[in-house]
Amino acid sequence: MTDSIWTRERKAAPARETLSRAQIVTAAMAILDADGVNGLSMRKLAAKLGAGATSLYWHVPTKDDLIDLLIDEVWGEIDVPEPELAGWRSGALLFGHSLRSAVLRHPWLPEVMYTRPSIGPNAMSLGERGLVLFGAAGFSDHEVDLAMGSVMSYVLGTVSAEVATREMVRKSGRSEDSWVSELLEQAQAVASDEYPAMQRSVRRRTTTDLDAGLTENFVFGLDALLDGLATRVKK
Amino acid sequence: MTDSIWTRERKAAPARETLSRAQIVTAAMAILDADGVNGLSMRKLAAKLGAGATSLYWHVPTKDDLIDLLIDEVWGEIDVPEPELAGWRSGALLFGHSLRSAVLRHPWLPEVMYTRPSIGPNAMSLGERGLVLFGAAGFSDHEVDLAMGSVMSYVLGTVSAEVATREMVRKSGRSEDSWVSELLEQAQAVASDEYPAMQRSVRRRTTTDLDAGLTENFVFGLDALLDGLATRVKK
DNA sequence: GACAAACTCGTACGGCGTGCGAGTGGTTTG
DNA sequence: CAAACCACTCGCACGCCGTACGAGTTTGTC
Repeated sequence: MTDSIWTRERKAAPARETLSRAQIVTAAMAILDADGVNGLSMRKLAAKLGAGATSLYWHVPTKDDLIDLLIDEVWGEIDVPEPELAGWRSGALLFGHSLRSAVLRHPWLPEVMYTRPSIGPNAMSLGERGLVLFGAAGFSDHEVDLAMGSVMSYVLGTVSAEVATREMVRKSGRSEDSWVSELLEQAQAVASDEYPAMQRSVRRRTTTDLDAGLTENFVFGLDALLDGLATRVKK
Repeated sequence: MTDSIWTRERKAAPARETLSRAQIVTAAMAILDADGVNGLSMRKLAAKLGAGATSLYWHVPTKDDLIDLLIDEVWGEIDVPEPELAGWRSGALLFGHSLRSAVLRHPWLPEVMYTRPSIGPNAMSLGERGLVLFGAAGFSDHEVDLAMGSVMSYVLGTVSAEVATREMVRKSGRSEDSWVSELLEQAQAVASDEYPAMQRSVRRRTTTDLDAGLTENFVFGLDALLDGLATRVKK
């Protein structure tokens, strides 16, 4: 009995210079970070690699699958401290900040991450390390999942909004300071009579430091959430 | 001096049956809810209204602007209780649930809401009522914004993930129960050795009731966050 | 009856994702 | 050395998309 298609091992050879999935992912990441999701097209990506547009399809089934790879790439950038090093509370804080800065580095993430499952290797490893961290806090078995999910959701929700704000500034072409102060003026005008609480909120704002405001925002809620979670660890 | 183009008031007449922005918005909402963002095209929308595709452009500048209108429409569906009726804490809880169910009714929202500013009338009114609610809690002036932002971010983040999950179930065509149990099996297989914490997490899951799980998830984190916020109200 | 405003819409342009099938350079096999 | 095979590339074409443009139609005012 000769070996069939199934038992025969596949060999044969890519010695000539060739596209690779890793190359494609790297180039696509650069385009995505610079131009956003709408700025990434298979033709443009291929051009950047000096290849024909449809050549990519040998390495990657569809554009959506490519984006899945890119998302998992981002998950791979996130630190989750081991609990024995920092303790749970500050570990979770570090995790949150790491997640935030990864998203800020890849501002296209929010508009795509919720449209597909995250089951890539980096997503799995992230989940694993997260569970270990929150497990060390002393949550009941059941609440470990819930606690970690809450923190991830809070961070991703907050940072998604933050990214949207920063993207608006970028598109406006102005400096952050001048953008903020113009926004405040406009809000003041619109809010004047109909929305008194918003007007008060605008008026009480004193600084135009966008960065500091967004960070304070992020930290405030994360701290509050972690406080709330801390009361739930089993004694 | 005769009145110029500028001072002359615009009259003249739409007596014939005519498209209207409200009509367009309604039809677009139906398509969006049913088929998602990718399912909405100007041609399809026009067909549904029995009109030519480019007729829409007289009423709406671009597709993106149309989507802005639809987003604001959703913001208009959200209840924010007045604080004297329910008190701050349960008011915030109600607000969170109302926001969640609005998003679940319009599952396309997460993929678009963060790509643009929300300054429509309903968004403004939502913000106003939110500030009133949180203002009644006794937060310092400065923290009212932060607290409300945290809750919105948490809810939107959580619900975005929830929508993604539900969408996967819908696309799979299976029942929720069978989808969940298959997911658990697969996770078990993948997680086996490399990801022990995830495996434990999977194993300890007993029910396949998706709805209950997602709701528990949502409530757990919201409760924790509100607990944390409650400690921050000024005495 | 002249004119303008309020609307409708067919045509067309440039872009998109990607299926298909022909082509090409390397390795393995006889 | 030739033939077979494989890994890979890519031009072409299809059907979709958003929307600019300009000509057309209806309606109301003088």
